[in-house]
Amino acid sequence: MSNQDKPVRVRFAPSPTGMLHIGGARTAIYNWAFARATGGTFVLRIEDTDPERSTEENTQIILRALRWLGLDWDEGPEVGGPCGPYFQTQRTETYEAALEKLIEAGAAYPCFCSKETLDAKREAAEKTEGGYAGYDRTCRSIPAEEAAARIAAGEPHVWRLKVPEDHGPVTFQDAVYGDMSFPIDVMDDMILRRTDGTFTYNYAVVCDDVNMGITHVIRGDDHLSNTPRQVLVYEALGAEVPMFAHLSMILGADGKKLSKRHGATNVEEYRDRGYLPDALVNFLALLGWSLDGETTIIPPAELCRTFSLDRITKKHSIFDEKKLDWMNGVYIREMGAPAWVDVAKPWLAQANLDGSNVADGVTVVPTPTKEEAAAAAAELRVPGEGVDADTWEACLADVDDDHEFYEAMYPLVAERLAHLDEIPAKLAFLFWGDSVVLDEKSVQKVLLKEGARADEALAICRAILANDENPWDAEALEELCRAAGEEAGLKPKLLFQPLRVAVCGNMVSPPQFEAMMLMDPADIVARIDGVAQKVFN
RNA sequence: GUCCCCAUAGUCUAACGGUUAGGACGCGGCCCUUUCAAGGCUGAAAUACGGGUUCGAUUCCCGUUGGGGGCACCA
Repeated sequence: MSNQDKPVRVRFAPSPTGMLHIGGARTAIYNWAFARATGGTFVLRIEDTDPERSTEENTQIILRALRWLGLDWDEGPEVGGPCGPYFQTQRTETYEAALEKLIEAGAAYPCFCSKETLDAKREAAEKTEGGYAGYDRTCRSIPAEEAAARIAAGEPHVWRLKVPEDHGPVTFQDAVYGDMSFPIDVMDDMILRRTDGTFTYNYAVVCDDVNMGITHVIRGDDHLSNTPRQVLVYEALGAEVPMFAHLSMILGADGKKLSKRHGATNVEEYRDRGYLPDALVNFLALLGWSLDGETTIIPPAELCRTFSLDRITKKHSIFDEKKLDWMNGVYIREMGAPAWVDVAKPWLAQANLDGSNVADGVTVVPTPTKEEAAAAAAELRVPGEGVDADTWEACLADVDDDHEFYEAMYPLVAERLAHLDEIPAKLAFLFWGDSVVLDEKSVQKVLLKEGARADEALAICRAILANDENPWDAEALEELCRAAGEEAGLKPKLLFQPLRVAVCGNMVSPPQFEAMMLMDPADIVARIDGVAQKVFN
């Protein structure tokens, strides 16, 4: 039975050297979705063989990011499985065993060339015409007895793969690139085991993939050129070569490799900025893959039904945050109030905190310039930061205790949010009590506008809102105000905008009457009075 | 240096020899509207270039240009 007839087994194999990067996340998503779509198995393997950079903490960060994205693995850390251990550092015996096999079969040989000689040879070769063509195979011709003696004498050596002399071009199948073929003469005898006894990556991955029964290797295309080298190892091991699928790179908006200066490059930063995991998964899935070229909203569950390797693109793609924002908004609008409150809890608590900490009475604050506003939006603000733990806990608890109250905020902002961290700025006014923070520009353009009669507008609305015989109902109050305004010869805009500024502090706000339903009527009247006095007296 | 890969609007993509080159984000306009959104309608916007093959090329071949990746006792 060939690999292609066997049940699918795929793996995601991150190195725990930092955060889970956007590119890594997409690789994980494709592996996961492919496993789910085919009823296969998704294996998570940690490639922690670089002691310099690999840490336990980083492993945890990556697992946490995968969990947040909703990518569950069938075998791997924490869940175990029949092919463990799932950490490369714990698998050295398997590499040893495989190397023994290769040595026995005459497919590997010891090399006594020092790193220094090799480096010198390479440097010299690079200066000549033709350049460096790989290891010159000096040690290949050392007779077995001599080699054994030198090893026994303790001479430092590495083990190299003996590329077969009569091998034709190295070929393999790639679901994205099709049939690949590489000339054999550019393949040098790669090192399998280093002088210090550790094993090289290109050797270790193949051992692992063979021993874990991986049928499809889905990974970044930075490995495309390494693949023939690895295929040689599969062949030497007598193992079946899996199907590959190499994924093109994800670049920043300027077409350059994604890096810090592009803003967020790792998954948890998107979480912290209020993106929903489903939206991020949907978005990343579409970077290099399409369902039919038409469908853009593909929730994870749908992805797990429809994902296929044959619709992966070869071309690199650019990460367009604008589109992510749009897509996140779509998911926010579709998720419904209860789920929204749960996921938005930290930001709702922050809105409460921000609103409650406002100065007493009516204050006027300068309108931020475009640049200031953009800078503020770009800055990552972690909810609860700089607040004492007890206060913060209380704010969070308030969201749980008063879930329905917070759910009522959902229709106010659901169609106005690109990401959840915009919540505090949009909803803090609900928590002002009888105080108001007036935006300076709004005061000028609405309350103090020539001929606007804003003072009259406020008086008219105040009378209606203060009259407790009127039903406390958004639509009813709005209609009463509208009628009264009409009678006074005030167009809706001239009537309602002053009220909006007085109650919400800004000429731009969520629907004001619906918002007022979440506030204390007495506070609203107090705000109107306060503003009227501050601005008109 | 060498091997390999890529190329449809600003961006993500569809079209696997025959379409008025389709969809989505973004951008413009109109409608809706007390703000901002959301929503509806609508507009501008692409086959990198040059050669072939073919009755016919986005599609196949070659070249040019422009991008990217690998070639380590890193992963």
